[in-house]
Amino acid sequence: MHTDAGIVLRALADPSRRAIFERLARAEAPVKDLTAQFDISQPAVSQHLAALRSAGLVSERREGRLVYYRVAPQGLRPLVDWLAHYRSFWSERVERLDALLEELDE
Amino acid sequence: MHTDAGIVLRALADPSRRAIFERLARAEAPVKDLTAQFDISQPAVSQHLAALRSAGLVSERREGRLVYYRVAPQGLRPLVDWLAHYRSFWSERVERLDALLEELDE
DNA sequence: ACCATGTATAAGTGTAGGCTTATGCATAGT
DNA sequence: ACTATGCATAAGCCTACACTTATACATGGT
Repeated sequence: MHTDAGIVLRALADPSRRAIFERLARAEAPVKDLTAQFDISQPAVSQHLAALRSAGLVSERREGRLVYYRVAPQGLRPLVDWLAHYRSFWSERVERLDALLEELDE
Repeated sequence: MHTDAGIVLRALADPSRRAIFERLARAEAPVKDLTAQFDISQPAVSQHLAALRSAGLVSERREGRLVYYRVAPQGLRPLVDWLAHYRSFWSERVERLDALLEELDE
């Protein structure tokens, strides 16, 4: 099937981690920039990045002493797939709603 | 926006809660059925349902002593909207989900 | 070689939250 | 009226985890 959406959900559930992810979605950044931007310590940032990384949501690129992180767009796939799994359910609801509206027309 | 994506993400991050949500997505059910199905106590189920409810993900319907819960599909909208922000990564799939949810609103 | 800078990991702490049992409150059945 | 059933809340426990400080490891600059 598909990889577990739970891992992605759990990674994005934390506000700090989600904020970092959203920040990286705008542009890649080294850890020091993130540390300067958010009001948590550098180790906290690194720990969040490690969590995002093991969830497949970010990737890293080393350049000298700096480690640039950027979002890994395909990391959101399990979540989107999980949501798409309810497509049939939604369609059912829509169809039932359509049926109800047809009944009201008569 | 009534609820933001963080509340929805947090509600769905817990495995038990997500399992209950997925179970309710197949069909509505009273609390006693959920309690029988999952290996946690009845209060635990009620607490998860309360969390899902305050996240806008389920609604309840009372019938005698039974309280039937069912998913509130529009509760997923904040999450879909949040994902829609990454439309550049996910254009085709997210837009389909978006279109479905807009249908539901009408 | 030395020191500063950038990052990751280790170790410890405090708190949020998911679980339990106990209890109270409706409703249904007899 | 009494009892049983279904559910929600209260209170307490306990684990997970998001933080901290301390430290180790690279790399760059002088």
